[in-house]
Amino acid sequence: MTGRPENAHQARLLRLLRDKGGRPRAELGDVVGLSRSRLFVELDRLVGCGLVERAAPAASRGGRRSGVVRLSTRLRFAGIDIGATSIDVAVTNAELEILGHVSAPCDVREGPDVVLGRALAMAEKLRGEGLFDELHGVGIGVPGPVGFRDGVPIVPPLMPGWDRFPVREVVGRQLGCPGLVDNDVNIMALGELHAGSARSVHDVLLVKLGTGVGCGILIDGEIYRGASGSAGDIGHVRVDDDGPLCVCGNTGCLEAYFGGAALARDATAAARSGRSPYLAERLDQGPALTAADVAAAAAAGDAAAIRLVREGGRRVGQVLAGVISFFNPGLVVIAGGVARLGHPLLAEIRAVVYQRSAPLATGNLPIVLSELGDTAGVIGATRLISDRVFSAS
Amino acid sequence: MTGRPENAHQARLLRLLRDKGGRPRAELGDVVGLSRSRLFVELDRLVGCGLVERAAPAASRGGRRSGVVRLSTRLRFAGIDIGATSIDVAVTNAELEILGHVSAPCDVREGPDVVLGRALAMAEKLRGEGLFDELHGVGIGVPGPVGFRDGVPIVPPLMPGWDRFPVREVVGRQLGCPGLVDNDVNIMALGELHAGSARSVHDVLLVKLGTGVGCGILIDGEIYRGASGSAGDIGHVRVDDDGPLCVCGNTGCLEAYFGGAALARDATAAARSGRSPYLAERLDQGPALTAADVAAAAAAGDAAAIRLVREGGRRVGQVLAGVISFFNPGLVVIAGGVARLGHPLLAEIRAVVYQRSAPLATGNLPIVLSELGDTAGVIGATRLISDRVFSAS
DNA sequence: CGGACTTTGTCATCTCACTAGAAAAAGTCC
DNA sequence: GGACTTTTTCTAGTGAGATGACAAAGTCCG
Repeated sequence: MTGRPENAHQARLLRLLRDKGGRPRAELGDVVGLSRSRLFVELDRLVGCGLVERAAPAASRGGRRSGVVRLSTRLRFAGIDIGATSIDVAVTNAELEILGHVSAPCDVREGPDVVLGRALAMAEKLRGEGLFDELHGVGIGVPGPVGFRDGVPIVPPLMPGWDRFPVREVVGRQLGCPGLVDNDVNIMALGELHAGSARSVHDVLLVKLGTGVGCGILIDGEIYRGASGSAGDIGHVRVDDDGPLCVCGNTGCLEAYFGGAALARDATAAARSGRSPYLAERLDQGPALTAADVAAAAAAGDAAAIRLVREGGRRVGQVLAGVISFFNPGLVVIAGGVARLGHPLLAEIRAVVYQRSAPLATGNLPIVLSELGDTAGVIGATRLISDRVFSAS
Repeated sequence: MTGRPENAHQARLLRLLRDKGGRPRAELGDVVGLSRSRLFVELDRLVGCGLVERAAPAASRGGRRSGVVRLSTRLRFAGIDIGATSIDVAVTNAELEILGHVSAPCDVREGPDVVLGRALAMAEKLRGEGLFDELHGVGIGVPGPVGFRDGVPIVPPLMPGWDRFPVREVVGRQLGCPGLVDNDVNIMALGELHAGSARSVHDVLLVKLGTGVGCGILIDGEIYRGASGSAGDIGHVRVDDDGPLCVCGNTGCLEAYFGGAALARDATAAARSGRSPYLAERLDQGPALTAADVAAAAAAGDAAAIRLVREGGRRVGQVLAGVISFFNPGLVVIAGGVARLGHPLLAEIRAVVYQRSAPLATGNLPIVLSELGDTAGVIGATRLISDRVFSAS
């Protein structure tokens, strides 16, 4: 019935239709560099195997109206973003537009059986809503290093019990479609590439400031994973000789200074010690403090909160300055829960980076906040698997 | 007469013959995945245009002896490595084996006219020795950032007067062959990839500790240059909040602590202050102190020299630890003049990196010294241009 | 309404890269 | 000298892909 592209042309056509939407057939020829006759043959085959369908013809441009083709509206991709403290599951159409999205808090430390069970239950809920017309693939992000080829986490520090657990196999079998697993930071980067701040940029750095601190690397629009799949691990770069003890065992790591847990810890301390009346009031009102609270406090002029943002931004900036000098990206995107600190944080990061990085590397380097926020992960996950499904062989 | 490959098959064949040497024709088919008949057609064309020639047939393996083909022995490539304080020019055959090599001290700050004039005179000397049979290309390395597409240096800090000077055009026209210009660190990395420590490794970091400190990045065997061509600039990463003033205007840069100039400065200070009797004696004997002197002093047990090596290695290791966590290379090669400090330096770097980098990234990460030493640059330069010449279109 | 013009879709034909397989050539081994 | 192997050459066939003629379906204008 529905199949996979048979050759590179078909793969290119599918990705083009995914990224640019439905198109008149006659236009496509120029874009992919094929003659009409050949192009129509390939398109007919794609229609034949159910991946592409014909839509109502476009308005005339002075001659015969052109037949429009688009990706089949029945195609679906699923994205599962497993964070340290939450699960997001979404279903998209072939153009990776979200049709359904559910989110739930969940501690990844409960282990793969519990967490994946919950994620799959969320997916089944979406299936129950009739959203799984023809599921062609599922992308999965997990908060730790991944052996990409096998689709298994590899000694993930934040995920006890997940080491070498066959995530791809379990999820793929359960949903009955091909799957791919990658680090959550990498898929967020893909998400921003597909639909967010990083559209049409080649070399991108996505810096995630969340429970963990890490960074996704895109080179020529593709994830760079490094020799053993752990590339982008900047959370444990030293920012000071002495400093708080980190989960990794070293001291002075960026994550121990300014990860989500560190920020909550410092904010709570500021509230309790009386240095921050604003945060103290918040703390009394209810749940534990988060980055959003610190952001509100800073916006309200709370001195202690402003200082937290400043110092955190400075330390992130120090690490980024080195990374940017080394990698010379075309764009840096700041994402993750701590990025809710917003523009004050961004301003501090920019100041340090522009001062300390090589001038050539920062000459026209935008440093921006994530556009997609919480949906970057799931969108990126579907992009990951759709890149694979829409590729030849 | 002699031309360029017409298609991707021919390009692959040429690179294969370059990297693995001459081969029986029958063997080649399996390697490039072509049928015999097709392969022989392409080979005949390459022979026809003078790039490939037939050699004496190989010994029989139980049947008819196979005809051997190899790259034409008349083909030549030239490599020009312009360092901060020296020029190296070499000519190689098509397999990038050095046939002639001349080296001369030269201060790059004398400007492009003087320096390139000298380099071209050195090349003409090699031509005079009959080494330019059929020059097919010249690769050029310069000690600063390069706009690769245009072949011009771009605001190079160590090279006043070179900004946007048309190096590729001038050298290419003078030698009458295509040319390519790149950063000297990048071409050193290519050199180690081709014939040195980095053979058959995909993701490589070449760290050059010389007058400048920088690093060449190879991803899948190709140079990664970044969005604006300045990738790998780790010389100006901050290692301490305060520290010596650097040429870049900031303080605490790695290069200001442990570049060639810094090491000479510190060694001389140690000699003059009496902390190092060994270095003081050397200094009296003649020319200014270099890394080789410090290495000898350390080997002789001179405490001050050992301390210089230790502290330098520690600082390099600190920066590398961050870079390695981020980039997760499969190999790190230490090169440049300061690398003459040898294994004591290496030991210190390794200790810091293995302690501070992400365990997954260092799990099986070799950190080694350059195999090629002073010839890495010129070999890499010829590799750069031969990659271009041996590629289709 | 009907021609002039334009754009899209279809079809037959031609070229060329490439494979497969037969047959010839050049060896070795007994 | 024959049996067997390996390389080389040659021929025919397949399929991707381009090209260009022609039909189909529009618009525009008198």
